[in-house]
This record gives sequence, C-alpha cells and structure tokens, in this order.
Amino acid sequence: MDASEYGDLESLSLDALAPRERILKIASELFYRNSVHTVGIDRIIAESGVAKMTFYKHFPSKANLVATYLRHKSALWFDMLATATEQAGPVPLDRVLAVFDALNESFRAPTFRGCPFVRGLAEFGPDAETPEVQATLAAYFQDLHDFVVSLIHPLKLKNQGSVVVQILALIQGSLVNAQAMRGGVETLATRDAAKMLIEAAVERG
Amino acid sequence: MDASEYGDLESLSLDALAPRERILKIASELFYRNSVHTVGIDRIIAESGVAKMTFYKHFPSKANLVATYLRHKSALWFDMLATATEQAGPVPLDRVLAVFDALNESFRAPTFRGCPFVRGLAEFGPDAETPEVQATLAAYFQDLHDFVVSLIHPLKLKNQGSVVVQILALIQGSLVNAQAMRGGVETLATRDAAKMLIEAAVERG
DNA sequence: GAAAATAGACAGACTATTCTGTTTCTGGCA
DNA sequence: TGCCAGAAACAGAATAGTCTGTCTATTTTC
Repeated sequence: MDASEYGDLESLSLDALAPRERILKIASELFYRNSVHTVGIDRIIAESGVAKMTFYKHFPSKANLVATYLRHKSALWFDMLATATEQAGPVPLDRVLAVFDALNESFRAPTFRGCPFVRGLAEFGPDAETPEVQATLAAYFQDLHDFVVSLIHPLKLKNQGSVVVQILALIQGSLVNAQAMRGGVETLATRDAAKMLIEAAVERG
Repeated sequence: MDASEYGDLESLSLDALAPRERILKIASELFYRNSVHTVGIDRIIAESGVAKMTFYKHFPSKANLVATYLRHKSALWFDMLATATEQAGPVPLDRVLAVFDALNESFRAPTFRGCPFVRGLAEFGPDAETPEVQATLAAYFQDLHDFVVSLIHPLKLKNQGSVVVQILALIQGSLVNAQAMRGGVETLATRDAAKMLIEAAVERG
C-alpha cells in the first residue's frame, strides 16, 4: 500500500529508469493492455531492452513479476482514490461521490481495460498454483472493502454493512460496464445510484 | 440465445453423451473452474476420453471451442433468468428482484467462479486475435443489456436508460463481489439496492 | 468390408528458466 | 584527472517443457 515504493514510475521516460523500474513499467503496460498469460517473458525483456539474467535477478519468477505488477496498480489506484476523496472535503457523501467521479474520469482513457484485479481473478482463480498472486489479489479486495468502510463509517449508519456492499457493487459494476460496453453506457448513472442509496440510508439512520 | 441447441447437456451422465457434447461439457467445466489459457487441448481430450482427430472434427480450433463454451454458458444463464422472471409473475419490480434472487442462489454453489463473460473479457480483450470469441462476448453483454431493458421497459420510466445502467451495474457488481469475497459479504444488499432504486425511479415517473 | 473412432507420433512454435561468457558502468583511491 | 576492482547489465545459447494442430497407422463398430 506504499506508493512511494514505486517513485515517479509513471512520469519518467523509459531509458531514464533503472532496469527494474523499466521492466515493471513495460510489464504493467503489456499485462494490462493484453493479459498476463498472453505476454511472455521474452517479449517483456525484448521491449524493455534488458538482458534475461537482469530480469531474473530483479524478479525471481514471472509470478513474482505479476504480483509486483498488481501491487503497483493497487498503489496507483488507491493513491488516486485518496487524492480524489481528500479534495472532496469532509462531507461523507461528497467523498463517496468523488470515487465515482474518479472512476468516470478513468473510463475516458483510451488505455482503459477494466479492473486489473477482476481480470487477475479471472486468470488466477482459486485453483491456480500462484500463492503470491492470489494473496495480492485478496489483499486488494480487502483493501477496497476497508476503504469503502472508511468512507461510509462517518455516517454512523445502522446497516453500514449493507451500504458498503451496495457501494462496492456499484464500483465494480461500473468498471465491468465500462469495460464491456466501451463507452456505450452513460456511466454517471451509478453515481446517482450511490447518492440515492446513501441518502436513503441516512434518512433511515 | 437458443438453449435447446444444447439439449439436456447438464443432466446426462458423461458416457451417455455423444462425443461433441462430452467434449463441450468437459471443456466447460475445465474452462470455468480454471481459465481458458491454463487448460490445453490435450487435457480436454484426455478427460473427455476422445481422440484428438475426433475433437478437431467437431471443433475446428480451440477458439471455436471457447466461443461455443461461452454460447453454452450464455444459453444456460438466460434460460435460468427467463425461468426466474416468469415465475415471479407480471409485476416489473418482482421480476427484477427475481434476477437478484437467482444470482444469490447461484452464488451458493461451490463451483461458482464468477461471471464467465467478465472472465472471458479478461482473457480475450480487444487486442486479442480471436474474433469469434470477442463477438460472442460482445453479444452476451448486448443480450444482458437488452434483457434488463425488457424488465425495466414496462415501468415506462422517463430515465429508463439510467435505471438500466444501475441495475446492470448491481448485477455485475454482485457477481464480482461474490467471486472476490467468496461468501464473505451479505449479497442480499444488492437486491435491496435494486428495489430502492426502482421504487425511487417509479415515484419520479 | 467400409466407415469411424482410436492411440499416438509428429511438427513448429511457444513457454519459463538456467547457463556461460563479455561488456559496461560505478565508486574509491591516488 | 587516471586507474582499477567489483558489481551490474549485456547477449545469446541451451534446457525442458508446454502449446495447438496435423498426420499416420491400428482398432472398433456396423
């Protein structure tokens, strides 16, 4: 969850980066644009202009690279959420709605390919034999759950658990919709839904 | 969308099935339990007790088998939805809620592994070179959209589009939540959310 | 006997890793 | 500045295994 581990990875030019960061940046783009299983080590080392031994010195296995990629994406994602909610001020409802605004913002990026963790779950399900990857995925979903709890908790709702689940479903559903429909849906509707559900829950106490 | 194409595939014992259906049944289980890319042709033909040439006689390529698997899953899924909504009677709200009841029902199955189509999207994104698979996935999401429209349309809402998007997000979000949290969330909350959102939309006209 | 399914070898390309050896970079010291 | 040691990155072959798809025989079945 510590984003500073990754430094300014996103903004630096490629050859200015140290090998490890260069590999991770290239791998992140390839894994996310395509999928993990369709991108081989050879392609990653070729596109990052690094020797094979250099790769394996920094990442003991592909599974470890995949887990690192997911942790990287998670850190960026939670950084963005933290920034968005901070800028939204102290009102709980505003802070929740800021999450949906941030989502809608990211949907517009031409590189958007859905939620990396839902996609990770698809490629590394419970029967896969990649414990580090699976643990990373589980940690993300737990973190997202906890984050939504931290947004809803100040409202002191009686049925906090239900509202958290509803907001979580709207977040994940928005991501899936955006991925599947590729801009063919008016994604602001889920923001309205979140607003109405929270207001209704607040009224009930 | 014609489920009869697949007959009683789910209920017959394995060796009573013709080779094509046996292959499809085995492949469906393997693809869904694991993932498409981690299950090879060799394993499918081994477990379905069929010769390789027999396999390639019935399915010209793996991609074609994958597309057939997805169409099969889609047919079963929409059959279930059709049955559930029919049994729910004529009241639009009841029919929508029946969808969420059916979802919650399917979550309880120990073989549940999330939405096959969201997972398909993760493995065969826009950059993949498997047009038949991608077309099948796109068709599913269009069909699901149309299905939700058919449920909401009788309400004659002004902002039908928004409600449809909201219900779609709740459906997809429930599936993702159930997949990620493996029974750790009270999934009935999304049903309540759908109820509240529709009632609010009805009041507004 | 003819048709169909079988087992299994095969091709060619891909997979993740490991290995050997060479070159380049970097920090300390004079 | 020049030099040198050691680390790091380089190139690329080799390994052992996978993948899809094709082919050839042998066996089964009608």
